[in-house]
Amino acid sequence: MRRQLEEHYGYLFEPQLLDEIEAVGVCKKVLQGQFLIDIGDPIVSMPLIFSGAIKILREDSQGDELLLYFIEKGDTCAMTFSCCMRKGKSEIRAVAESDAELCMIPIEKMEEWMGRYKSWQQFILDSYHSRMQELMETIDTLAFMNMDERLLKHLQDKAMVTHNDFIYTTHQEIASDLHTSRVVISRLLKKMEREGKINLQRTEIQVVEL
DNA sequence: ACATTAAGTGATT
DNA sequence: AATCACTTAATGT
Repeated sequence: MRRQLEEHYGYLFEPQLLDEIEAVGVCKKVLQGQFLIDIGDPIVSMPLIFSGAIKILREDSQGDELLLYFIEKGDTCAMTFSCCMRKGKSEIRAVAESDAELCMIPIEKMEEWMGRYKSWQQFILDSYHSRMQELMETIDTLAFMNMDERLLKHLQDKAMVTHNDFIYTTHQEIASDLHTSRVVISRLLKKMEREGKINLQRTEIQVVEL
């Protein structure tokens, strides 16, 4: 665990803080598709991501999902921050996009460190800021882009966080993430394949053009 | 061989 | 872009 901390956060935090994190953090491995937290769950800890990627989803009243953004190594979930200050429940669902390793920090500690370590304060503020930026981008995408553009962006994002041009997923999955129907995704993917942007296999998409 | 799940397609709104 | 209805293809048992 110390190795992972040094590797991903060593340049951010002073040794003293790394010691504290090591003392109190709980390491966790999650497998692809596993839920980290669901809507309504009480927030008791915040994650530091060591490896892998997590997707953050919102859900509507009918139970349909919408992908908000991905987080990966070096990130934390900023929603945790806004929730835990009010001892709140989770507003989102977090699902492992790929197998991932992370370290759970009790929220009391994160509050405590806010006062004691300026590097920690900086980290939280920075990540809050970048998460806000991503949300803005998601909103722009939703409001101003057509489905084919949204789909392309989604594939690029997926390939990005997973560091792999090959995306293992189903059309239905993508449709759920983008909150549309499978048929629409199938058609658009087929079109993109004809345009040479991607290669299609059952349960697998290769992104050619990035 | 049969059932199930993923993907492709035309027609309609 | 969504929905329906139907087909085809790949996979699991």
